[in-house]
Amino acid sequence: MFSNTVKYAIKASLYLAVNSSEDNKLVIKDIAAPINVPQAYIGKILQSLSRKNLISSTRGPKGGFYLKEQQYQTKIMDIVEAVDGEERINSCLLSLDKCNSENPCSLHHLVYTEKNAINLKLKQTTLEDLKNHIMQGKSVLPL
Amino acid sequence: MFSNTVKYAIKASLYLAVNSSEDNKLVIKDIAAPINVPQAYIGKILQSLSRKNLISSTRGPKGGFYLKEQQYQTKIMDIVEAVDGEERINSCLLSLDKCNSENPCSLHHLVYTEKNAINLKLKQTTLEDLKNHIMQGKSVLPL
DNA sequence: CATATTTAAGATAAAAATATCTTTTTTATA
DNA sequence: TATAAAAAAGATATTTTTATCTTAAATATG
Repeated sequence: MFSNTVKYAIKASLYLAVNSSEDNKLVIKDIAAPINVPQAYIGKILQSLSRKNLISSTRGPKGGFYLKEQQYQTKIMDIVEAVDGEERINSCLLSLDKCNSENPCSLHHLVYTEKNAINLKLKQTTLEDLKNHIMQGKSVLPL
Repeated sequence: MFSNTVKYAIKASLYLAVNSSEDNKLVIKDIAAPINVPQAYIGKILQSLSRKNLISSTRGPKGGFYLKEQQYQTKIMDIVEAVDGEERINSCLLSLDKCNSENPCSLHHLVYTEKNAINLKLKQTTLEDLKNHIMQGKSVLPL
């Protein structure tokens, strides 16, 4: 469903949501280690999220990655689309070019209700929501 | 969600369900063209499905691929697991090693109901079911 | 039984995804 | 203002997935 890269991106963003702040920025290696993702690779991914303003970064001493207030409102789907592109998540199960309710592929009816439900949640759920969920002990930060 | 390979496998199996029979076997190129999949590649995939008894084949003149009666009862999930393996379809959204209701990853609660619903349908739906659906004009054979 | 047809199997190639390495730029602070 | 710390950018490498090519084995039929 998600590429490895997007999984890393979500883990890292969530890790920032829980552990960083404007005056407690995190350097790459302190993000990579706890979420168990190769350092150089997550660096690239964070760079690209930062360029798209989904997270923030500053260079130099005391620099690092962090979230600004407004970025806690980033939706999970924003991250997915920024990394994997819109096509991937919206493509039909069999990758039919034009699969929709009028011209449904053979698996369309098996999944479309659930797929829409999941997509809606990904569009509504923010990093803050997930952070709160974690703080309440209802889920664990992924390793 | 599915690898390209499994998409091809499902398309080809469905094509066989709709168009072949024990005395109307289809040769590789007559399967590859209509479902729009590279001939040599779908050949390999069909070989492997045949080894696992999900479809049938015979060599030589008048040979080809086809389904036996019982093979119309193949579940879509059987094909998925035969090609992609059980792990891939059952892995959690973030690929946490041990993600379950007791130790849920941060996205677990967003998707588990829907994911279970989809998985159940994939386990219950047979090639015959999908063939009937197509014959009734309710969905189209994927290209 | 020879031949043509067809899948099976094995080897190789190409493309995409994942990962790393090196150099450059920015910036805080001593 | 020199230095060290840190991300940014660019280049390269590795691995996995997807795809092709070649040879071998099986089988129907003249």
